[in-house]
Amino acid sequence: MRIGQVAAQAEVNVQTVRLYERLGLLKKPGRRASGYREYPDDAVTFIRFIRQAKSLGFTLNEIKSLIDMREKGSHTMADMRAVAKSRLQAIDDKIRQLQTMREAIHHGLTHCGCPEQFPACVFVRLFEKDESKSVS
Amino acid sequence: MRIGQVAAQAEVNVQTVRLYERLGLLKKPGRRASGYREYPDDAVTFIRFIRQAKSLGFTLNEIKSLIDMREKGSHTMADMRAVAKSRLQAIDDKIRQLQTMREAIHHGLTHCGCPEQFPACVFVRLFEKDESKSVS
DNA sequence: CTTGACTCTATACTTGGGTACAAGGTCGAT
DNA sequence: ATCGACCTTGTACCCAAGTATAGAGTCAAG
Repeated sequence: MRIGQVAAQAEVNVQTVRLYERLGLLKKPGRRASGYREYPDDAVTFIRFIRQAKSLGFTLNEIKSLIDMREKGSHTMADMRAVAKSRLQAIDDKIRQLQTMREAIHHGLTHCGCPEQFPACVFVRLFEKDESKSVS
Repeated sequence: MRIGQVAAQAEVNVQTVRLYERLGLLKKPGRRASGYREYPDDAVTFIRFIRQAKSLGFTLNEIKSLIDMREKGSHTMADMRAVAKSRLQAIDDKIRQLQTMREAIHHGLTHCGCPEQFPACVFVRLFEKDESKSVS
């Protein structure tokens, strides 16, 4: 398969395939006499794996780690588990952070004790010094 | 106050202050004869507001919108409320997305039905084609 | 009047993950 | 043999939100 077909079947851009190769996510394919890359069929599966992992929030670097571990073949399971766990941890942290933000904004929009004229008071009040132009 | 003092008190980098000015978040301060920027005291409060809003997940563009609305003085409340609501919506969407990722990874790490040897099977199984090198 | 800390502008670099050319070479169907 | 569709490399650009550096000017204390 040539790169265009691989890209089409994996539903990514041709440039993206070459990018992944440069980043070491895809191993370098064979070349025809003309210089064209020639891919085995499973290249599509491989790229799909990358996209899948990305959709789970893994960065390309993390994905490369997973792939490299697998290539090495040894200490695979504990390490892959560790990568997955640390990603899980990062996701949990991010969720907590977003929930905190959510609360603050929600509070600002609804229960902040300001009269109805101050629906966005959480933000407005931060301009304390300049009451003359205040939204009141 | 000169820029260094403002930056120190607002706990940001000097470059950041200049960046915010260029982006229209801070109005241009007066200049001394030498060309040095000369800030009023409330510049610190203003920058703190920007950092605060950023910590709530607003982008600098959104913050600029809030500031611009406020400058204009009219249609302020409904618009600020709208900005806050859309940010809230974006945060909620992001939380939901992360929770979906979390579930998928958590499932892969714990209940996927694979024996203990496949703790990261969610990822490993995506390499279906290449069983010879599999972690089994 | 020199020294060191500060400031000025302009430009480039960073991270992450791509996307978009440009200028050339190749494939295959007609 | 020619045409369009494909491929090659290299480079540059995009987003956000800064950070870094260079080269020059300024301020204030000793």
